[in-house]
Amino acid sequence: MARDPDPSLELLWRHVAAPAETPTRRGPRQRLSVDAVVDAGIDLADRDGLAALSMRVLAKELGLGVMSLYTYVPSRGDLIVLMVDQVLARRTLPELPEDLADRLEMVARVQYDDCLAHPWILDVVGLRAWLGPASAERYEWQLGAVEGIGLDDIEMDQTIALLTGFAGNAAGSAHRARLAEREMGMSELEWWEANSGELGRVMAGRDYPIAGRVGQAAGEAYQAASDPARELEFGLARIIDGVLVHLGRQPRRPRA
Amino acid sequence: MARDPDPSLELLWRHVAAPAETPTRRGPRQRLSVDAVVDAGIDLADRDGLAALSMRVLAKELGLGVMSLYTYVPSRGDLIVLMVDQVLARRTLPELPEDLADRLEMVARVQYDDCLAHPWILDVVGLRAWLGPASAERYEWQLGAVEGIGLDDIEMDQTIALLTGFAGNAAGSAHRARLAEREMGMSELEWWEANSGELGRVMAGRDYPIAGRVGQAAGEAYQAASDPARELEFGLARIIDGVLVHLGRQPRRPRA
DNA sequence: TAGCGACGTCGTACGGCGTACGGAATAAAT
DNA sequence: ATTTATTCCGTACGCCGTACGACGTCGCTA
Repeated sequence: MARDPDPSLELLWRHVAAPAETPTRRGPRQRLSVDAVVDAGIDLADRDGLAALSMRVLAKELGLGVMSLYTYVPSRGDLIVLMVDQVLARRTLPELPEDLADRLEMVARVQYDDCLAHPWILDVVGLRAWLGPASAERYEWQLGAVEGIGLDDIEMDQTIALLTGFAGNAAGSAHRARLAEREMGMSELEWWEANSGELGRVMAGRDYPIAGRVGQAAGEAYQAASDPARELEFGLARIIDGVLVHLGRQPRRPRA
Repeated sequence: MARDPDPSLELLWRHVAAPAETPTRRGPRQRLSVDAVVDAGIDLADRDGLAALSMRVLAKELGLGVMSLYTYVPSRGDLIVLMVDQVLARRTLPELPEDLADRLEMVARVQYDDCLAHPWILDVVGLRAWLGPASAERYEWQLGAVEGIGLDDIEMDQTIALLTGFAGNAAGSAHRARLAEREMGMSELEWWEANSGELGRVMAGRDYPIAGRVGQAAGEAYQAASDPARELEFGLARIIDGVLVHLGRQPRRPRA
């Protein structure tokens, strides 16, 4: 019975249940802290993405031997879980507005901002990261935005999932657009130059009337680099209206 | 000027522009076909996930030497791109219904089904996979569902992105629930047994009133294993209503 | 105060990955 | 019959996460 508990649980909650722990430890003091390791991991992932976060480069970044990392963190996977909770913990959650639609909008915008600031979070969703203190607190905060408006418990959960899922998608889309723009100077443009002819040749005979027109419009709009943000506005407005209608309330309709 | 064209483009469109190619090739005939390799990759990824799709095991699966794979496919990344387009190509797209809401629903359900049948697709979105023939055809089909209803080009694109993005999220959620249930017999249940005490101890002092209640309700509902599907119904209804409202039409409201 | 034992540090090593390279076999073109 | 393009594939390189064990450093107990 009762096997060893998951070590990452204790690590996740290390800040809230810290006191009354074993007050003295024998060997040499740790040169760094778990937080320092996790923060360095976050910096690295922010800069170069999750794939570039290897134990070796992280150790070098910290001036540590590779295996020393494992005295702070049981594995790379656990480190990433800690990183997610740490990122969520950094944001002090704003107070929820009075108006319901404004509350829904705020939930989505907070999620969007966090996902855009740390796009690697999107590679990791659904990793039972909700067991950390910051995840729990945020989930509670999100549910507070839809509490007492006439939804049952399951609908509350699904509404939050709908909002945050959409915000994450929009952030991912914006992030990819940002990446593409950054590389546009060199490789992306060259790629088109080298392949547009081939693409036209290969698509000969086939035509995509609507996709061609829409793709061109979207391409022009996105090249202005300001429009992935409009994806957030558009989808968010539709979702909010849909929820309002579901509650029998008046949709927001006119915008600015 | 004009560097070598991307080889994966020719591979993606290999079926439509096949004739008039070099009619004879010198060396020994290939024992397999690109399609056989791609299909085997799809099977493998369906069974064990993208992470388990390594060139070595794929080669073993096909009775080939590892490096022989590279005569069919330039790299693992290109293989995955081909796999995505192949998966999309397998579905014959149904005819779109008359009613607008039904059309939107169908777009979402098709996306949901494909993503649930091949969950690894979700790890790959936004990989400029849309340059393949099946992706192009599907995009055209999706846009056809929102053509002529009063949206401008960019709104059309964003509506499709909203629908398919949500459907993908819902499919990922359902897939994770399915996985959890599959492992519930052994590891998941043991994990809770080993950690529930630790979790309670560590969360002492903190309480999450709404999250606790909702989490319990969701847990009970999801344990019935039939409810991740309701996430699709709920969010889809909200989005469709939101789009209808945006167009000045009457929302669907009552549902069966 | 001596020394035991726990703990932090880290070098080495193992099995896995994607794939660059080059050689042998094969079949069409000359 | 020779050349040439192509397939097949063994070997090898540089990555990856991490198991293991040696070694030094400290706190505790005797």
